[in-house]
Amino acid sequence: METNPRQAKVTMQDVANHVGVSRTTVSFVLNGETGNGIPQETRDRVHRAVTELGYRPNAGARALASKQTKLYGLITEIVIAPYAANIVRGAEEQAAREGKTLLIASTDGSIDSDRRAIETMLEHRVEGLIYATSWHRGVRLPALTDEVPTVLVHCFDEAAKLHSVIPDEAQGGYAATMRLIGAGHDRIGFINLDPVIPAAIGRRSGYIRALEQAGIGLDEKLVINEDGEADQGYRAAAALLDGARPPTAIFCATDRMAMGAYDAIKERGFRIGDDISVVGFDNQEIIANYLRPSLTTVALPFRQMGATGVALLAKLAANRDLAPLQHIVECPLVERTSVRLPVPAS
Amino acid sequence: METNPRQAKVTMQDVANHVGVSRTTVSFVLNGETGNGIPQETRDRVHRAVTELGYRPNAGARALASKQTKLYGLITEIVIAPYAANIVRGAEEQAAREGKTLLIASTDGSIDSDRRAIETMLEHRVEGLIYATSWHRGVRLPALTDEVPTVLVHCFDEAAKLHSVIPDEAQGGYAATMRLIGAGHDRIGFINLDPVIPAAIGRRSGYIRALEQAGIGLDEKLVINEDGEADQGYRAAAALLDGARPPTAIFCATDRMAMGAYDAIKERGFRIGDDISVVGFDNQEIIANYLRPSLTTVALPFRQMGATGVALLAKLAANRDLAPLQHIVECPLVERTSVRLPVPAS
DNA sequence: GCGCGTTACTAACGCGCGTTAGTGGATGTG
DNA sequence: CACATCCACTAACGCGCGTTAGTAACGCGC
Repeated sequence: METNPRQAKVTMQDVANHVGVSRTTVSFVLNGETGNGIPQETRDRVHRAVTELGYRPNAGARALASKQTKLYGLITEIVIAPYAANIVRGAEEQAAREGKTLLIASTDGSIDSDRRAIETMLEHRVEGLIYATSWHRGVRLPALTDEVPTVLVHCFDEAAKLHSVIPDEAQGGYAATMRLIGAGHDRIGFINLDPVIPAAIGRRSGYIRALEQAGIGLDEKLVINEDGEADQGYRAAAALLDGARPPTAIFCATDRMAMGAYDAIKERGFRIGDDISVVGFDNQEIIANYLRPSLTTVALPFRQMGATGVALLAKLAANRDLAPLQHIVECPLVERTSVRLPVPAS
Repeated sequence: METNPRQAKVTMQDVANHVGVSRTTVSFVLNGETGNGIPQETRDRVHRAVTELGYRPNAGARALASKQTKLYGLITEIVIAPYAANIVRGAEEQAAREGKTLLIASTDGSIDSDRRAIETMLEHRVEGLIYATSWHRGVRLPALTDEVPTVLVHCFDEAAKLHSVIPDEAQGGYAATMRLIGAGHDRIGFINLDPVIPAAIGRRSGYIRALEQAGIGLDEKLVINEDGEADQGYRAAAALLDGARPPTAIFCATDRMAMGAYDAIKERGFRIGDDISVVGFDNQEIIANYLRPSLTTVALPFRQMGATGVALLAKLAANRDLAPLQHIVECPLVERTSVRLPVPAS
């Protein structure tokens, strides 16, 4: 359809001339809600001229005149932990639904980098800002952000002034543990993260709540804190299995640690999902799917969080004085094959 | 510093009033190359007013007046294969160096999605367009793209009209194979991808060239084509190891297949990097780093390709009639611990 | 013939900024 | 003292568009 060779920037005026009406009329046809008294025939002629000339509205000019850019800014560390990319996906989908465009920038997380990114966004007059991190933690943003509605995703404001969307770590830990209990386990090892970070705190509380609910006493010897990497999972699992009363199931707070745990379990001649059950956390497809056997794990709801963040922005724009809230999103259990079926009754 | 409570959009005129000069003067100070006859004292007063009022130039208005947006568009399937996110990083870094901002959009790869993304970019009057894919292949873009300089990254134009930046698969395959030969291996299994895709073709030709150069005959029984997933790597490795004259080293065309191969090797009681060497391809950190032992592999130079793509855009803008070229970027070998040291001499 | 309501448009302003063509005063030159 | 330079600025235009206020033509009832 478009027959516009190169760079000949067609303007609205060109369209108007081509049709033989005024620019205003063209503008009405293109944006108007059929409200203005323009007959269908004129509308058609305008539309025909638009495709014929390859006219494309100039977003900048339009923003200038209408005083709204329909732009949301998304700043993220995606580049460091690419697996959080689904935040971007969810955000884009929701933005598209609302007729907005996403302006994406990445940051390395440093204050300078954050500031530069935010500055760029503000120069482009975004109508809202989303700041997303690759791991759940507290952040403190440059004060620039009070110029525009802002939502934090997968992190929260240490000053508690900004809205945030975070995963329900406790419910995730609970779901993982319950899955193991449901399969008949009552000695469940837990390889957790550094106990001071939000993910570790939440997952642990879920673990404990599940045990309590099932009437199983908490045995601190079954809980080991590590930093999330595979070899630490290996070490911790080895320690658990070689201990006095080894567990029959292990809940790992990251899929990477589960990956290491797999090796320790296999080395000792146990079969995973049979002799010993494993549940991970994060649902890093690339690991969980391809581990042998595939890993039952808890997903961080990135896509959903991204979408929720954008949706929240719209609400904030409508009501800027909404008190800062923490929006909590459920972490679903993703069933694969590393947990044995319920025992038939012993 | 900024003391701008909320949404009070400060314009250049406000700054001018505050200083007691005309808006033109402010504009000169802010953009001028010290060329105009404005004394340092006035400049200082303007700058002071700028920070005092929290003035921030309006990118849209500036673009409208200056007729350049300083915007590059980047369209990618990042969301599907997040590990290619380094393309974004490289592109952003290069864009920053050139004083440009990246407008990023993701696509699901469908024509419709591509078209929408490109359309959005063009409405924002990007000065160049980068289209990046998560796996090396031929693509065909909507014809819209001749309105603006366009570069393909990690893919190439089936119509051969567009510039592209692609990895040197053959050199990567050669490097991997040479590494194994250098460690003393002369029976080297090769688990390749679907033989019709560019990655498979290139890596195979590199494999063969290395063998030839070392005077090792090609044994087609040692080459197996699979689809890249872990369990296929497992199956293929098992077949190789259980064959009549098993290899002592395996070159896997993806790290995921190497992951599966690890299991097959371990199951048979071999020690990786000792009895049997393995080299992967892709350098998916999350796998290569955490596999036990860590995986020596060939990296796809995403970051570099992203940067090269942006740099190319600048050249294209200066000279639109550059004949379409394929820019080939080297794939470096990333040394880890899955290849044994050279044998001391038998 | 007059007043009035529709219908189908258009003139003109302003969004925030870059930029060109000046302007008015101070300084130097013969 | 007339004249040319500089110096330090400013008025005014236009970028592409949304939008408000208006206009001109027509039909209709009385």
